[in-house]
Amino acid sequence: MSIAITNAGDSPPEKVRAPQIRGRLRDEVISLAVAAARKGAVEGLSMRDLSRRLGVSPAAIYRHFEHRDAVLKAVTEAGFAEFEGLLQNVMPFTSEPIDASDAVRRFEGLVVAYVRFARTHYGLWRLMFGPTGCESRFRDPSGAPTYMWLGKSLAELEAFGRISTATAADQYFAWAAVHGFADLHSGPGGETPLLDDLSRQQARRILRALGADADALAP
Amino acid sequence: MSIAITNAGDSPPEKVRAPQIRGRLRDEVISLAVAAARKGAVEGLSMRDLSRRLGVSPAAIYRHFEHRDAVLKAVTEAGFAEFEGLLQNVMPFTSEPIDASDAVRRFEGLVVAYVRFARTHYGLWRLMFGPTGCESRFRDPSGAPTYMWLGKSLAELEAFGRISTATAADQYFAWAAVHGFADLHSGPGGETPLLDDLSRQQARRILRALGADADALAP
DNA sequence: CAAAGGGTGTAATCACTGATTACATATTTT
DNA sequence: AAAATATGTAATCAGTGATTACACCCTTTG
Repeated sequence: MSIAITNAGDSPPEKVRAPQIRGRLRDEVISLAVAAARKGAVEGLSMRDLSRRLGVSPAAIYRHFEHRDAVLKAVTEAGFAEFEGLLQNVMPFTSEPIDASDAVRRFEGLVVAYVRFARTHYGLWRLMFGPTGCESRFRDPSGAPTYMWLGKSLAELEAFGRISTATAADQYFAWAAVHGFADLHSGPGGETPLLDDLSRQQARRILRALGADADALAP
Repeated sequence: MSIAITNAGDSPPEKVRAPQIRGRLRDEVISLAVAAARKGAVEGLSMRDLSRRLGVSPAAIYRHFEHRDAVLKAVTEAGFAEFEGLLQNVMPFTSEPIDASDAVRRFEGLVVAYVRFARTHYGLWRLMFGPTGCESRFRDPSGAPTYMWLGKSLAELEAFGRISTATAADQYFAWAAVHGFADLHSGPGGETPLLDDLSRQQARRILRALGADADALAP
């Protein structure tokens, strides 16, 4: 004779759920979604898959996000935060460049970082610069970290006399040239050896378009 | 008294189906899918929606396409064919450029056409240059019409002495700069007035990077 | 401390999608 | 004319985004 106690060592392994904490699941969802977007395309990222991997019911996520697009938006923001951190690492706004060639190296570093990011965090990057990601692209490109950092770098280079022009249009030209290079090398199957070197070459050609002396750019 | 003949003027308007012709539905599917991709993103393009609009059962399409990706692949190819036609219109391979400034205009025309295409056929363009579209991007960029036409144009410009270098790397640089500019202006919400003028400016900056004299480029 | 209240998670359900199967019809080939 | 193949259908499957009514937990308040 056994008194039936509900769920007393029965079939399901008595999943021990973590205590309810405000925003806990929300953070977990974003973290997991970002990790997924890092690896591959975000198209196949499903709410149900997220819920399964987090050991939670499908509807639970909807307590923290209105719809799937809201998750993607959060992922996009996380991606931009990370991206900005990378660029800031190349150009910390506290330190001034030591000399002209240092300024050139910083510019090259920005390009290398941009391309690397697009290359290794494809889904994330695509989300960030997709139609809904950085929605104010041309109308307010200042929203994009790259645009801002490229502007700083170009201003430095102009101050050092390495380039002859650094208008907003020039800045946008540089951004487009970097962005396109990154896009063409992004995604799976773009394993190019010496990609960093190619990125630096792209950077030097950009500077040439802005009046840099070809000889002065050679390392 | 009326003898019940199956479907004699009854509820459904007695849909008159076109006769079975080999590949007819296939062409209709591609045509409709291309039209859809022209307007907006292709993510929301569903097989069932296609079948409904074509007045056909969902399974019918699977007689002509193995899966959804096969439809997208066909759409991609159609997009490339159309794109190549546009570029060829700018640079018909029969006619030689008249003079140096004509060669410059042709280069500008290529850039304008590229950006316009990305701008007005967003879903299609995205499919073409997405991860699965032009899959051999860097490894064999010759597959991309732009790359080829840009190469021709740069060779012309070098022959006329307007630029000083036109190596494969220069060609790739130009492609990246055009592509990135197009990408930043693509999609909904990029309604920029005078976009063609901006495209031409981008083109001139690209030529400057390849050694063109700044003064000689001014119209 | 106990009750109220809102934040958090669940089960059930809906409409939709991509894809497959067995079957029926039309067209072409033999 | 008969066989073979191409084309289309109905029924069905598993998977998805989203909503609803309900149960629970934690915090705040009286």
